[in-house]
Amino acid sequence: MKTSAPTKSVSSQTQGRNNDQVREHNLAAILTLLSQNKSLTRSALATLSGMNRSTISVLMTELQALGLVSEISPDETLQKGRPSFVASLSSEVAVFGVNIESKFTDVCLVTLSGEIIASQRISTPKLPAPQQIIESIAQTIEVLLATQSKPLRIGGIGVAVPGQIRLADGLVRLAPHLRWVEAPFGSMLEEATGMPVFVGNNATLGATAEHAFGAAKGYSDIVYLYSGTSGIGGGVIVGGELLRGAAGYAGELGHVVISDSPSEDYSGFHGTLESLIRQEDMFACLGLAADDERGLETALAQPLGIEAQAILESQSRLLAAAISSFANIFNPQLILLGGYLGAIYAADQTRLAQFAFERILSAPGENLHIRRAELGPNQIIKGAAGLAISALIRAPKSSSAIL
Amino acid sequence: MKTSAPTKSVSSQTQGRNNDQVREHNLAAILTLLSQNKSLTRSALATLSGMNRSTISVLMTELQALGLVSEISPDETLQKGRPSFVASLSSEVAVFGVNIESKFTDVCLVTLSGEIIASQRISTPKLPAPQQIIESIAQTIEVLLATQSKPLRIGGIGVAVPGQIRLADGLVRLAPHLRWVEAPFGSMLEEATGMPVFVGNNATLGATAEHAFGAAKGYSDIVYLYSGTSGIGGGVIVGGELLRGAAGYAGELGHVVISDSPSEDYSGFHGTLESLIRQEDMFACLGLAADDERGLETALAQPLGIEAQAILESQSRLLAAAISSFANIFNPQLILLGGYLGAIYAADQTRLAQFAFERILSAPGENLHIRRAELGPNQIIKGAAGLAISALIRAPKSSSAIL
DNA sequence: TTGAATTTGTTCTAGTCAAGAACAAAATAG
DNA sequence: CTATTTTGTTCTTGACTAGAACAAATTCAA
Repeated sequence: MKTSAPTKSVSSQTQGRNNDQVREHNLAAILTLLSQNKSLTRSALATLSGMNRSTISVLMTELQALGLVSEISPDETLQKGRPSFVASLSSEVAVFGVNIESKFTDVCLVTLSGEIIASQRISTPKLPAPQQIIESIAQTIEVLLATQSKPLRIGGIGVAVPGQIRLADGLVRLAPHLRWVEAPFGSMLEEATGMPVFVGNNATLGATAEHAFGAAKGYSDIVYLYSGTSGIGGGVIVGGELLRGAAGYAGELGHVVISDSPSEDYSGFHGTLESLIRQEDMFACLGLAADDERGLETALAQPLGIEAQAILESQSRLLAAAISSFANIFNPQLILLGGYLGAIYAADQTRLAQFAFERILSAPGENLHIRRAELGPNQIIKGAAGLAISALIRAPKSSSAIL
Repeated sequence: MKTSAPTKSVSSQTQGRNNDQVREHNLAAILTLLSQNKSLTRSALATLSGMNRSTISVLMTELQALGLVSEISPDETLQKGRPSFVASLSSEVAVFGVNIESKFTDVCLVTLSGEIIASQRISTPKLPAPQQIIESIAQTIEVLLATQSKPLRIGGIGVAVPGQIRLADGLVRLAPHLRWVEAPFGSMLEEATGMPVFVGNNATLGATAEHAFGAAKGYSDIVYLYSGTSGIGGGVIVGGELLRGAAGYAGELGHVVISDSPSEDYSGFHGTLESLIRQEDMFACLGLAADDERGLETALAQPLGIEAQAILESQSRLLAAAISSFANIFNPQLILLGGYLGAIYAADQTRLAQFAFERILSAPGENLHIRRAELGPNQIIKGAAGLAISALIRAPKSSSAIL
């Protein structure tokens, strides 16, 4: 255990606020509403935000001047009275989303609404070194930008890395599957591209993606659990915000102890969720390649053999134990299951829910829903892009898009 | 599982903000600084809050008019230059803290700084019914107010209940040790006393108490674990705010699954932390009464018998498993152990830390500290009072103290 | 003891912000 | 074509914070 004095953090609770921050907050409120709703009339924005018509007018003028919002006259009017302008996030601003895995790296160009408008995959047959993959990413970004028909302004780059990331500066502390240790990835990519870079853990970004664009849209408290080839991770949304913890390492939900079993996870810890639910067991039992997700879906949709049934039931019980714990800890509205855990849910929904609710207290259990994540393969990259998008949305005046 | 649509919550992220809220926020910032620091000069307030001297001047005038702050001229001046006024929270405003247990209920008068200035215990040989204990509390409040030498203005009543509490309205959903079910305690006490009432879970309030007044003062991310005669509970502070969850039931940290064991906790769940660390085992082994905390301290300070050693080691291992999980989930700066768990820590600190850090990832573990809670027996009641205090501090204009 | 330097409180002004009123614009309904 | 309804725009008002200028209260040095 450490002996030095713990680091205290001063909250913004004690910081003074002035008119500038009011304006910034109100601009962000409009942008947040637009990102949640695709397009809204001015009068709807006024109603939803609680602000006056005249204030909305001023704010919209400013957002249009910043190039973040575009307005059109409505095609059809269903009400009587003067028709209200329809506003939506500008399609001329975009961000890059990057997802780094051991065998490939995806780079996508994503609009502020979360739509992928261009995409390219960098294959890495050997494990990529940070400097090497950064050069490839920078090149790919150039290519993607050059092949766009209309000029785009870029808000930044969001990157998903399978490891422990210090959010403050995008330092990759440890990424076991990439064999990266203490790689200052964020600052390196920032230097290589000149764009603001935001780095996060891949499973955590799955959670923010589902929250921003997927099954958890509009919810304030969710727990997201994900299993992929690199183990089990997750992310938690608390009061609408990602649970970050002291330095951004929170959300390692695969490394919770749920059993006395001596079996070890990829970090060498025994009895954890990740040590016990090993998706490769099921893939092997069904005779599938380790990353054949489609094959898994079709195989699980059909009647299972005895061995596969046993694995499924065992894993349902284990997953249920973790779900129970997280329900009691977080009192979420929604627990989302992604990757292989979503497949377990789809195949064994009733039993999984039954096992889970056996050990959830009545009060936190009463409005709790368990669902499968819905974003699929682009989930993580959308979450990564979301990092850059939300940075832009939260500080529209200070961080105006470059290019 | 439920079939109705999950409840979504709209965050204040999308709500417009105006000048009124700026003032309210800045007043709250000053009060928060004063509650963290007991007394501060005006110039220190300006530095810490980042606001201008002139703004501080206006704010202090308003806070004095509200009767929430008092200022004195400093006794000694160490600097050259005009001496700055020394401000502190007014001692003429107080709140009531109430802690309800099965055998007794404590009612305390607590200043805004968290000092207990008067206290009275209501004994309840039989389990108290809600209506009955409310009458006793109302009477005790009258008595405590009448016996004060100087007149006090009262900001509200904070109540700690050992059960699942809906924070929004203080509804006690279930309090097994009191045998209360769906008791609208908050609104009942509000009606009986005419004061604003805030109700919370007792273990959760232990966390907020340590955060506001105790070992976790100034930290932003902490996990608090507590064991008492009614089982194991806890509370989590995330980014300086209590983790509430969708309806306020978050923080049931005793009901996390850590083992395959069939032993059951007080809610009938098997394999949970509460089911496995039973403090009565140790009390019985040492020949102590179930609530003899002092006896436990002295007994644990001396060499233990073989059986007690075995219990201690077993419980250390189990507690360590939970600590590991919470460190990986929350990445806190501090994990605090209260009640019997604090005693385990004191008796077996080295081994406990060793067991715990075996299964904590390197990054979340590196600035993590494990400590014993320091507030002792008045912890919960201070947390309860803290509910009313923070309500007053956060909305100083709207909720001005009554009486 | 006196005056310079320093720090802080107070007052006044300037600039920004949101709300609301008044008015203009653009649709529907008859 | 006119009345009604709804929305956008403009102008005024009130509230807020920041900053400048000045006054007040201390220390330090001569």
